[in-house]
Amino acid sequence: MAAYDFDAIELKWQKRWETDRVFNVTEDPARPKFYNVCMYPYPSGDLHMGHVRNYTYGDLITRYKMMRGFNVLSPFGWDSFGLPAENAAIETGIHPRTFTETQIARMTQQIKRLGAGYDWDRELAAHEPSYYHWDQWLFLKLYERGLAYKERAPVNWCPKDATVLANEQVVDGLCDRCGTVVEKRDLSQWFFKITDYAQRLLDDLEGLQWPERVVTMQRNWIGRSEGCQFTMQVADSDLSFEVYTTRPDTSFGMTFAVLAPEHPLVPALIEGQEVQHEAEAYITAARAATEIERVAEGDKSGVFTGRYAINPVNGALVPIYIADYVLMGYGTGAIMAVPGQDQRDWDFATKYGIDIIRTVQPPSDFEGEAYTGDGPAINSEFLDGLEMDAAKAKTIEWFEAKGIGYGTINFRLRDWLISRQRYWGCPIPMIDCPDCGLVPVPEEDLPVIHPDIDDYAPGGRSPLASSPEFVNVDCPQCGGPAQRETDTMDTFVDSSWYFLRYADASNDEAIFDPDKVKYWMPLDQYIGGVEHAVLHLLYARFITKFLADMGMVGVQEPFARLFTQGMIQLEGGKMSKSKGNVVTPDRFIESHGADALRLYHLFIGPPTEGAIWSERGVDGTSRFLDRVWRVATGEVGQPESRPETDADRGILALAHRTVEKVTEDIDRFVFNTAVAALMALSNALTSYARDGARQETLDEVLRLMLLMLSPMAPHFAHELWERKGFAGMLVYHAWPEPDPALLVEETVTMVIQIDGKVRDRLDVSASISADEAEAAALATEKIVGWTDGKTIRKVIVRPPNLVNIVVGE
RNA sequence: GCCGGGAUGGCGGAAUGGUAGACGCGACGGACUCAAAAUCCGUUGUCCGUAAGGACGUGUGGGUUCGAGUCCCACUCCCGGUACCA
Repeated sequence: MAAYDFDAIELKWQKRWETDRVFNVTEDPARPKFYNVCMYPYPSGDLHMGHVRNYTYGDLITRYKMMRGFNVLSPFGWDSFGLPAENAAIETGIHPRTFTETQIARMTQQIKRLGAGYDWDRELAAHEPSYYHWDQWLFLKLYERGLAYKERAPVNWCPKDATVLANEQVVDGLCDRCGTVVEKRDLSQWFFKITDYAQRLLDDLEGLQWPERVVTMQRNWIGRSEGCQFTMQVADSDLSFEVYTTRPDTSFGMTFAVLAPEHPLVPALIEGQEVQHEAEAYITAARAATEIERVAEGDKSGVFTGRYAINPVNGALVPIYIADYVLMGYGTGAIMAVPGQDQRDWDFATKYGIDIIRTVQPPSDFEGEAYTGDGPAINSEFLDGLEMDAAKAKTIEWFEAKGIGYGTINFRLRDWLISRQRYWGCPIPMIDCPDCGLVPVPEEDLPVIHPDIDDYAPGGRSPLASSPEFVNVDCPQCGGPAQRETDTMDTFVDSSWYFLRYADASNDEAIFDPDKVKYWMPLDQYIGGVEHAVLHLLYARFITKFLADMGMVGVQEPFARLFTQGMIQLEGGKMSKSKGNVVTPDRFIESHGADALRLYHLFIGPPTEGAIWSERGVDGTSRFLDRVWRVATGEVGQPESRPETDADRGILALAHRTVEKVTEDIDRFVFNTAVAALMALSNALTSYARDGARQETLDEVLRLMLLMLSPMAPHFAHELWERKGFAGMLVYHAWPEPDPALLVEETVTMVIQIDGKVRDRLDVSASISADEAEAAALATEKIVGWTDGKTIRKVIVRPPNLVNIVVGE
């Protein structure tokens, strides 16, 4: 049993904060604002420990920044469209809306029981018409500006279930429901033209206070490369194709060319060739594979088309292959292959017995296969002797002079495919008219309400297609019979702007009031899982830039400071509902209370790193709170009023050093060591109280302790604050400042090493000089013993911490 | 495969290139108790040694340095992402 009735105390303060509207805020130009958001969750039904970790960090920041004098906005919402609700509906027949709203109700209760402070007036949920109305509006704006377009693209298709599958539903190339081999089917689908923003998305990464690893991942994902595109003529025909290469300098080393299996030229190329059947079978197989399988090393495969292309730099004939390690989605879908300088090409050439010509001289100690580094060009006629960059430039010049190629910039980033052949998502507000073509739904007709249907399973067409009342409409342009778009939007569309809606969440006239958004944006802190490092964060940046271009948002970047937390693991696997290893917070709140649970989350390890959930961990933080409680409620020792002694000054100095340490740790987002420092203070305080505390000192140390605990274990801290009779409600109190005079340490332990090994220690004055330190170190009994009869070659002195005596041989 | 990250006692973890293992869990010993729980006190990296003390020790192999968990090179394994999980 805990030393205090956490259940009663926690409920009491949760109610108090709610009635006092402590976390409900409005724009206030007089105060500095702080906009703090945790990534909104998918309502999966139960809070898991990853959520608790997230909201514990978020709430710590909210409360800490409030104590620092900021007008803090901390809202909450739900990413409530998505696949799981639809799957549940297919399995159980429960409507996805009912299912989702039940889950939301359940999770809301759990979140409130954690005691995290949110402005619930701004709560939003993506599946509500009041929200997805503006998804549709956003789509129309993108369409108006030519940033939404329709094009054919493949989807995963299970022929047995006659349904479209998400990548997640394809396991080892098989349908995860029935085990049938999954195929690809081409469907006409909507894309957002994020590639128009590629350069800006890359450039604006500079200057963000983001973890370096996330910036690197985004930079690599956008994948800007400078290279050269040129035309390759197919021998004995008038066919030709374009290739893109980042290494035009290696053109003389081209010994084959490769087309992606989906390349439009392929059918014409293999038509009538001996290999036609083999090639067609290969193409079918390649289309069935996932991209990851296709580009994986080790089993590169392809087929020779029987045709040759002409290498424009030297007129050599090179065989044309079809191989699935070349992707249609990148560059031109065709490459010149230079096995001497590219490992993938090397692997392929080795497997198929193709010539390898080195065109860059590797260093003499090079032992690898393909050499991708810099060096003088060889076997390359007019390039010979040039270093890589010069050779690149000269080749591009040569291509441009001949009019067969040009220098160009390429991005790895592809346009964002937003069409989903699913029920539980936002309807795309477009109408297909046989006379007028694609016609947008007029803004005044929004929202296009999501219809109720009976069969949620995506069959040969999108589920929404099964509702004739939904599909059949009058064309807004000509009034004739027309049909609605039946695909829904990727849920990443919902999550790419929700943080803007929080600023004006109940606006039913517009997506938001730009003035309110301009007050709150950008987010001063965004906290979420590291698994969102690329997709969500990139899409949100894109949409923010788009709305900024419309003049509706005042910033180019939505998330000024980002924190990505590591994932909580449970014996070797990520916690997720699908893996059935979710640990909910409920039983820990029942047995130890929300504060002890929150504190354990802060203590479990560095926030950036993953952590393994330990069943007993909460015991430790719970015992810590108990100890503080006992001291604060006078159960330890008999404090009295008396003159100040060294012991009193000692504990007070420790408290101030702890304030300094905890403040630093919070500012650099490292909470485990902050909690450890508070535990150390509590241990010292307990001994101090037992050995006879001075009342005034004890109260002051406790006061500082409660202030520091306030953002971490808020109910506990508030209750003791009130019981001790300290003034006001703790949440409104200012964060403590350490007294510099109390931070100075007078003596330190100096380490004495011989050849880098610790041989003795000495307590010295913190202001000891180098000469004094050296003399003192050489004079200790142990050191005299170690150095006796040896030559001292050198002494490294770093006063007051260390002396290293180099003896050697 | 590619991109990003990680590896330190029995366990979670701490450590501006300068005392490896803070803080906590667990375990062991003790106090209190009829007993147990709770609480409190102590011990706790490994090996040798009665002790004093010593040797070894941060995934593996090299390197830089007076000094490396920390920096560099090459690996191994684990985790996240890989564009329709969110």
